[in-house]
Amino acid sequence: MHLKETKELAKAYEPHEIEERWYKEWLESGAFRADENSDAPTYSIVIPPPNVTGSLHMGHALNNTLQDIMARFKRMQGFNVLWLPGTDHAGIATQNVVEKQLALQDISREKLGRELFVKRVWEWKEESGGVIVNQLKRIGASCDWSRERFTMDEGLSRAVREVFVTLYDDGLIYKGDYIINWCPRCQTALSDLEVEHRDDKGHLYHIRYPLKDGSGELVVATTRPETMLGDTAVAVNPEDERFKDFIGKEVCLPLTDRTIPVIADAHVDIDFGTGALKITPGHDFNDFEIGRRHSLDILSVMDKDGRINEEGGVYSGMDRYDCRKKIIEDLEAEGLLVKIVDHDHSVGHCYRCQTSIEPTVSKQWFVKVEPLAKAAMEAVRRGDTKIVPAQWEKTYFEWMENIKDWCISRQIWWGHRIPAWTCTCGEVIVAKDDPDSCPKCGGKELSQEDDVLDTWFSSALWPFSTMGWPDKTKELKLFYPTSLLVTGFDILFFWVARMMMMGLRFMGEVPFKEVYIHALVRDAEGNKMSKSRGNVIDPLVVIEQYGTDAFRFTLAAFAAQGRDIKLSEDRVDGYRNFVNKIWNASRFALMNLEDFETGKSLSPVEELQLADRWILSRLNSTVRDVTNSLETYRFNEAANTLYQFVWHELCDWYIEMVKPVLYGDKEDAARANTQAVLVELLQSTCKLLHPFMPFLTEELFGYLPGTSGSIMKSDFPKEDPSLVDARVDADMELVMGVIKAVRNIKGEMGISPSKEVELIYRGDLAKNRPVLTENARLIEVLARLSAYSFTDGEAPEGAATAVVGDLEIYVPLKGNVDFDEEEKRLQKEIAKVEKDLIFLKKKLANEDFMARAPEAVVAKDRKKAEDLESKKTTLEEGLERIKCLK
RNA sequence: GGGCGAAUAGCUCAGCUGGUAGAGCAUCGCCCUUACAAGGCGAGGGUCACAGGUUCGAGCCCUGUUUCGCCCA
Repeated sequence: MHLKETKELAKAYEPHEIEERWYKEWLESGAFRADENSDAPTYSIVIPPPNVTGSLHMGHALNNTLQDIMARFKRMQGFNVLWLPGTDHAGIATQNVVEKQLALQDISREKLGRELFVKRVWEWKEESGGVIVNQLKRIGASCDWSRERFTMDEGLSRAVREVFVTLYDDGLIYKGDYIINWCPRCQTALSDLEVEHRDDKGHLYHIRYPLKDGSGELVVATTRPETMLGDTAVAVNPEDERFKDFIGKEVCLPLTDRTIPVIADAHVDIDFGTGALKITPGHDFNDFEIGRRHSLDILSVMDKDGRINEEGGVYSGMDRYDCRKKIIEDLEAEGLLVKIVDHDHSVGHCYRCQTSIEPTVSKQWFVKVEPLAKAAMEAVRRGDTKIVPAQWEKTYFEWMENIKDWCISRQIWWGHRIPAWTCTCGEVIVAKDDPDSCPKCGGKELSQEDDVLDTWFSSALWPFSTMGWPDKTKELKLFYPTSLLVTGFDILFFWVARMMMMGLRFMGEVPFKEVYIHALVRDAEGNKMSKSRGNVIDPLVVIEQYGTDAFRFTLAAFAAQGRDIKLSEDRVDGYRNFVNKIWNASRFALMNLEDFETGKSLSPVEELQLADRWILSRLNSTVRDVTNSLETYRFNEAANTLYQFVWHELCDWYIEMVKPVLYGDKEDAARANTQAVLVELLQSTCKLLHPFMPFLTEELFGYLPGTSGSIMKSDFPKEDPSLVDARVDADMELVMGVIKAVRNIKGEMGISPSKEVELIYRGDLAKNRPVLTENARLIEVLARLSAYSFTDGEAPEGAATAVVGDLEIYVPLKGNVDFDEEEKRLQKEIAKVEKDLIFLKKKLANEDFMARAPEAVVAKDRKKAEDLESKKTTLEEGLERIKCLK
């Protein structure tokens, strides 16, 4: 319910009750719902689905605030907006959470068995999953919750199978033995992207490998001595003179009874280590490649826990790091360890649990991405999808060009199980529907693949799977391709690139026309927020303390393209004040609108007072600027434009200027007009602010005369160029200039602001007099004058002097004279003018400048110099007069 | 090692097509003026990292250097 009957607003804005009330109201009225039967132009966004295990962090808050700003903005512009929300099943993360819970009861997932375990995960999901959804509601997200999706939903699972089978049939999905990233803790393969490389302090171990024929030895350098158990060669560079004679010979692999060949491969860096590289194709990516080139045996010496397996002989059963220690001891004992040097090297870690990755060879499923990547690059090159800011396009291309096949199988249970079955006859069946029997032999004993798919595989389909694909739905027809994707750069490869590939392959069209990549939110010192650092600012705590609108506005005001956000609570506090300022400006207006008649129309613009015309002009400039900024995702610009307009133009000037009018005669026509302008201003301002501050503006909108219904259903203001009036702006500049000059004189000279002074105008009166007279009352009040007059004679004696454009103003100082102060003030002022003047004169004296700079620039500078010259003269004369009086 | 980005007031940052540098916070004065002290008015504060270059003119364009951050290998 609106509270129009209540005459007075509370003295300060209290967000909590208002936020709760309005979100509920919006949900109940279906204000967020996209209409699949509307013929209005559409605008669609799919949410980057947060992990179902997740809770809202600053990244989410920023990401969703920006999406909400666009969704609300476009909705008000009349678009049929779909903002489709949902969550991601987050395979490994979710499985970890539930496994941990089970561990408390001393139950392992193996003990429970696959079926029961998956059931438990679903139960967990129903109970505690999706906390984040409610948190999104707290930040005001206007998602169409009636269309909420989950990557493991039946429909989305169907899409996953459809895509898998199609790609398999096309030869773009294959299974094979390759080296992959293995996490010994999560016990699954990971894609390259899921591995985080960090420089760890380690050592370079120099180890002797004696030649079999006893003619010498090769010293190899390695950071991982334990992998020597799986060595199947030693490689040297064919160009390396030192080792020419070794190539083709055999060396004895220490601590084992094996001998391995010395091979030549150009990959070996002559200058690194000893120039001899031990080759372990089973546990190193580069070695795997070298091994393939030379048809070396692949020896896996570790099991899935990261322990040495039976291939490791006496070391079998040892943890890989314990084994490293033991091997060093043993080598030392045998005199085969030459030396150990400190060495930093890059180590891969599991992005989920931070365990060191063990490269391992195993049978996995892969997507052959090259052809898909090509199409995805083409689409961006053509401009079908535009990445904003454009610099990210480079990163996108860089990655796409160097892309490797995508390992999509995961050895976990929570996820989309790979739709492949093996018959006892050996036949592999890949099918959308679970097969009953083998098409080859008719056998009924089919076993389904144990592995599930990488979560990102299903996320890659998100823009169309959520809209009902593979069915041909109304939603797809209306809302695909989506208009915009808003996301952080950290998932540009994981997600954006893969959606591009899948969207193009299965929909024949890009999944989104524009991608806006926003920055990371950091702490006030610029550090990444992390639990281990303990510098995490919880968005919900901020919301609790300052209100959602203040928080959202802060995020928007900071969201400059291409720069990270350093968030400090001070800033939120500042914008909380802004929220309160708007509240109070409205409070003021409402207090002066009791007798306002909504039906009455505004007088023609030309008949309005200067202040009214000026603020309307400024409003329309603001409308234009904010609209442009939002259209180009310059959120900070839009926010700052609004801040500047509302606080410094509307509040500091306009409201102060109209006070005399509003407090004046109730029958005055000017008063009625001002009331009408004020109403128009507040309505438009609320609308402009609504995408940023949904709650405050909705609440205020309800109080304003002449409004009905939700602000969400109102029209976003459109610029009326006829109201943007340079003449009006200039006149107001003069008026404001005079007021500022008087205030400055008072301030600098220690005259109390409330002390009324006399003002004398001199200078170009023909031009300025009408404006000054017309707005005399206004100037009197805001500058606190006792009287004003004009003179075209001599400058008044004993008066402080200031220059506003081509107008001179004088404030007589009798009574509270302080000629010393005035002298200082004038000297300061003259110094400033002189500095500028010297600069300009030098420029104008420069022949090259005069000859080559454009006419307009020269003319502008010349005019500037003239103005400064006359200003200087006036000020100097003033100074002389003051000096005489002393 | 390859790529990307940043360096502007004490702090945090704007500054889009090159035309004498802006905001917020902080600082220093003065004001409890009936919307707001979560407020108002006024003031101070910058060799735009450094060195070259292009240009009549560079915070902005080019080259190099330094420092910091991120991504990839």
